[in-house]
Amino acid sequence: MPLSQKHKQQSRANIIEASRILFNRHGFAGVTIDMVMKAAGLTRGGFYNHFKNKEDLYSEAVSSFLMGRGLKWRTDAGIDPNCPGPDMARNMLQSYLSPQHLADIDAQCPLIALPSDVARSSVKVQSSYQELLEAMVWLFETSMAKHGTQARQSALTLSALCVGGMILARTLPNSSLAEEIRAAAQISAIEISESLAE
Amino acid sequence: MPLSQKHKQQSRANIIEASRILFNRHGFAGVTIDMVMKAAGLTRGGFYNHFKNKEDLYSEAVSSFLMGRGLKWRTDAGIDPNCPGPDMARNMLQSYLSPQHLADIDAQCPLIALPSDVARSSVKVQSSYQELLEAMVWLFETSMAKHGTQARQSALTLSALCVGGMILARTLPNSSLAEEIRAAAQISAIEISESLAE
DNA sequence: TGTACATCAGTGAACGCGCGTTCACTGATGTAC
DNA sequence: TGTACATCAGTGAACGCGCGTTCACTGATGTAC
Repeated sequence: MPLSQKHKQQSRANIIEASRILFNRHGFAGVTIDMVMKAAGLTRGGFYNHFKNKEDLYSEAVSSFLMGRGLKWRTDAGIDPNCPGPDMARNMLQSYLSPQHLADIDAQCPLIALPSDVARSSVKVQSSYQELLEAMVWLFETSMAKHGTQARQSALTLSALCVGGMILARTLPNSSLAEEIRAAAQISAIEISESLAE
Repeated sequence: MPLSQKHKQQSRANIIEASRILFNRHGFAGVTIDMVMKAAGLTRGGFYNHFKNKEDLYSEAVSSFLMGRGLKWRTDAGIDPNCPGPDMARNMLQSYLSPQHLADIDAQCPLIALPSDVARSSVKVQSSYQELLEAMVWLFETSMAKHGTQARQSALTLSALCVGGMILARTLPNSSLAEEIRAAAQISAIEISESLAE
């Protein structure tokens, strides 16, 4: 085998991570293959050794968040699915709806950064997006004291509130309304979460 | 004056309405000037008699919703800002978070259809988007029995929940999770709204 | 009233640029013997 | 161990297409006299 298989995998991972950041910042149409490859320290042509096309990469970039940058977020926020409980939901809401998460566009959850693009993309991309959403709902759901329909309903509501609040805040940068809606969503989400813990 | 001023205004309105529908369906990058002008019954070149550029039109299209298709929604849903009250909030939530609104992509609220695009667009476009959001928050706020900080906070939360639930549902077409999250957001929003009416 | 003229909304060909994708080539590395 | 060879990740020029924008032109309508 020429060069090492490991080397190729490393290149692939570099491309995905570079593109994840760029897609977060500029959206699907705003990112070119050139930009991605340059950010990954490579040149244009090699792209197609790794991916079928641009949309294929997009799907990988969305998927990669769950076990990549997103895992770091969860760890930093003290979220451990092995020790579920009311504290876990609270930590999630503190972190997800924080001003830091809003400001950190490179590391932001793709659920916030990419919805319009994904809605008009392929089924494969939508599946990657759905994976992330399912993980979020599941984390909320397992964190609740009681399980069942009510827990599921609340987990879905908290997810919609988290993503909705952050999307609106992100869409209106430099606006006081943005900060107002982020803060309101956070306060209400924590209230909802605590009313369920009792 | 050659031709009539009224005729030109009619053309302009046709272009804006045609583009609003197309942008809702395909997003900013997915719509071409050709598509818009064809849909308005005109040809490419005339576009620049009416608008500075594509982004200028985009801003107009977002703005137009409030007093155009959005006004029809509000009327159909029985929402009259001159008669505020708890029923008004309930009607808004029934209508905004309905399966019909989710399915009717052409007439859908741009807050749902366009957030990622707008976040990466000009300040002018963001202002148009903000106008819509402010109208929504204001409608919720005036519908509440008591006014003040608490009402504001709840209005912001309901807005985030409405938009967030619908965006997530729209992003995952043909998925049972989409319907689940829309329904959960609707039920929770109505609960929140009613708990405030007491 | 009728005629010559001015205006400008609309037309459609053309321009120019950027981007996704292709392709012939390179050269570093591992394998065969 | 050393040498010839095969592989294929990566290179960068080139292709082709589409789209935003420009521009010279048309022709319908209103105005001047």
